[in-house]
Amino acid sequence: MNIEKAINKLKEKGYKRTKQRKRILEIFAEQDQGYIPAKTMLKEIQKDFPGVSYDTIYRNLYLLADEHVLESTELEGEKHFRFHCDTHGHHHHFICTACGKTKAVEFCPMDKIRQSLDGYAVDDHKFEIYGKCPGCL
Amino acid sequence: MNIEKAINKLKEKGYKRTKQRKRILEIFAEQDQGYIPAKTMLKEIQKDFPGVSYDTIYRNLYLLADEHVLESTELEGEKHFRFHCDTHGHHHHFICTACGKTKAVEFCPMDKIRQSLDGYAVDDHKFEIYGKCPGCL
DNA sequence: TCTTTAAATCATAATGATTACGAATTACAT
DNA sequence: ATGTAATTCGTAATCATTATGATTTAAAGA
Repeated sequence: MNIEKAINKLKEKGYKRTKQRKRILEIFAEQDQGYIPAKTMLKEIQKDFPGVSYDTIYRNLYLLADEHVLESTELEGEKHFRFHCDTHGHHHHFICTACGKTKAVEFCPMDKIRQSLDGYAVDDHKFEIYGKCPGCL
Repeated sequence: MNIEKAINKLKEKGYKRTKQRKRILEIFAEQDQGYIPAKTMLKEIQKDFPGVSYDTIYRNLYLLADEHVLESTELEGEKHFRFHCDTHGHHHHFICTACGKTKAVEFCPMDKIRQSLDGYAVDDHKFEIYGKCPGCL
């Protein structure tokens, strides 16, 4: 996912290109596929747009997540967001708890265990690995 | 894990057997290995002890988790707790999002992917499957 | 049983993340 | 340039969780 693709996607749906929204996308691009908590996003945005409130942040983050521009997870009780990975198929992530950066893990455990859940309706699953990336070690 | 084992464990560490604490354990036992959110635990306890406050709930839940009597996870932004499973080795869970009940899944994906994380320090991982159990379908 | 004391609870307030809302502003199609 | 719906701003409300000081209680020992 990148900025131009995201903005086009929004334009198609009738959403406007605001400078705040553009800046949010830029910050995700600068973060290079890492997860960012909502609070950090607010602080970053406010360097350029001091008046921005949480309302703008969350409204945009959720909008972008609904449009599959972002994906989200919950780390230590805080929602984190990142650009949606659309270069691979379905996959999971190692997440560095120091910097938020991720590494794709292609293996999905559901392939191995689905047959053991006969009679159960599976709606979703979460597989995440937490630790320190080489750069943070 | 069961009530007597838990109470003995606490007694060894010098913790007291209070009626509120005992009731918390009973509620977990009644729940039959399902996850319970803190809020539900408060409501349940208050049927017997109307004066109980969140302080008592959280203090006890965290104490019990520290002592490995409970295990916890975060579902939809709320902390949930359950009796710690000590009948198997390391394993994961299917969690019914309707009733909180769980089914053990013996497979751990870390066995398959650890070698692909060379150079990364793995501290923790989470693998959970969400859906509806046969009883709730 | 009585006393002592640390542990635990109670009542309430503080914190922090998230959500909500009315008024004002802005993007953009016509 | 204008109209209109989308968006933002400023601020308040909500919700889960954590913290605190005063009071009560469990349990060990005399």
